[in-house]
Amino acid sequence: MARPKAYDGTAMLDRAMEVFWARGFDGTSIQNLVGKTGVNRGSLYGAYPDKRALFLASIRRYLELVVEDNVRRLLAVEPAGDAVRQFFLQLVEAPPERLRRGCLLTNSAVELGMEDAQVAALIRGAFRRVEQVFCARLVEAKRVGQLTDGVQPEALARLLITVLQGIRVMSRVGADRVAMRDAVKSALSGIKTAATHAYASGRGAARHSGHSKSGRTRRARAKQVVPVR
Amino acid sequence: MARPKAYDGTAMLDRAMEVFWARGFDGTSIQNLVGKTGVNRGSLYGAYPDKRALFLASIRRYLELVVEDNVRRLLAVEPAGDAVRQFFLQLVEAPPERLRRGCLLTNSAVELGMEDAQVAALIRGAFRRVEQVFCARLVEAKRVGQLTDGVQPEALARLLITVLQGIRVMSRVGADRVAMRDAVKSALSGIKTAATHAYASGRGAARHSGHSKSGRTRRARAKQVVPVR
DNA sequence: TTCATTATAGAATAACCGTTCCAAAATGCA
DNA sequence: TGCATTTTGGAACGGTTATTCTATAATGAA
Repeated sequence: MARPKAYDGTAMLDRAMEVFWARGFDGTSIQNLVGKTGVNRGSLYGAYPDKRALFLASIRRYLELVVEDNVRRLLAVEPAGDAVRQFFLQLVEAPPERLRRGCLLTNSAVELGMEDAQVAALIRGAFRRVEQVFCARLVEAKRVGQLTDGVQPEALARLLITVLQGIRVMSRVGADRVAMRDAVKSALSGIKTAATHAYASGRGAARHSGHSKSGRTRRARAKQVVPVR
Repeated sequence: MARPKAYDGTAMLDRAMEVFWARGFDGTSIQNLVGKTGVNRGSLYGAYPDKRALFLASIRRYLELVVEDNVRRLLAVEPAGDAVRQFFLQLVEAPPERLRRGCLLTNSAVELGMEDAQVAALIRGAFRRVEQVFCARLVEAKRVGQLTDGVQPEALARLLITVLQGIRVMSRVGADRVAMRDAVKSALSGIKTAATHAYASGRGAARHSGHSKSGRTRRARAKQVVPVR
């Protein structure tokens, strides 16, 4: 019936998201978007009413792709305390250009949070989501004795989402990696590693010997973890 | 010899700094600056070669006024641990509009950190400065027994500067104050209050009874603080 | 008072912004 | 093979941007 689209809507959105991620909302011109997506001006305005709508869609796409991937990684590791620790270690050890790019949510929070209520609400929701995943895993960690006495999962989760944002800011100006490692170390000081703990309690002779074939071993041991004192 | 200036250079810079603080670099037009400072276009360009130079000067002014004031407040309180704690409590309990405005350094780090090396270096330096003040006070706190065993002053200082940035981001999107309080509580969990400690060790009957007239009392008691266990 | 010098106010400039518009191209159905 | 319909590429538009330029005003020294 009609002429078919020459572009893929999802691919276009992904590219747009990357441009906004790298250059910010104000820093991205329609020309930039046309160039990076390969999609024409008219087609862009055919798909979205204006620049802001495309930006909002980009943020939502970011939530689907990046944030949910982070959530998955947080949920994939056992025991729970190690999942949280590993998450932050990977963050801090990421390649420099990855760190410099920062996070679309952090960048947008700072750039538009004060003037665009809808953007602010979207980002606030994402922060809460991650905080709750942190919290869930920390509750679990507490249950298996991976939290130092007196550490409250919710309060620590709220520290962690804050530290995550702080690292995004620091790495934007090329902060020292060693300093960020220290920050993470302090933030995670209330979380015991399963390995260390098993070692400390003299139970794990072959602790952390690479990949355990069964997959049950790690989990099973995690459930055995008990507070030291 | 020549016509005298009709404006005060320092006052002009202060106003410019406030505009950049509130609206960011890209978000601030020369027109905005002319309006808010009351100084004419030509005079602006007479004082600074271009917008970026005025922005750099604004950041340096911010360091003098705001950052150094924070440093002073961190150094003014005794004992050291309480200074750090009070600093973060005041931060989190600030009025909403003050929180929303955020920090010029945080905002600029995110907006320009990736593309302007000079801005990035300036901000990195400021972060380091505050980190070192944190560290100095934490070393002091450790000396008087205000740090939980095993807490390393430097590592904790690096957490604190990161948390400070994180809170700046969170508050930009209007994050829940309760959540920020929790984050701070967790971040400060390794620092004991002198009051609590004195109380716990049964030494402080008249602890914190308003203003002590001598000024020596608080300081003297602070030096008596000793680890609990 | 007259002159040299600088500040001032605002017009002018050229580039770029987001958005709109339009003619040409490309398709599936009749 | 036409026709209806939609995409496409790019020109056009009005507004804003940072910066430059110019004519005028204001001053202290001579």
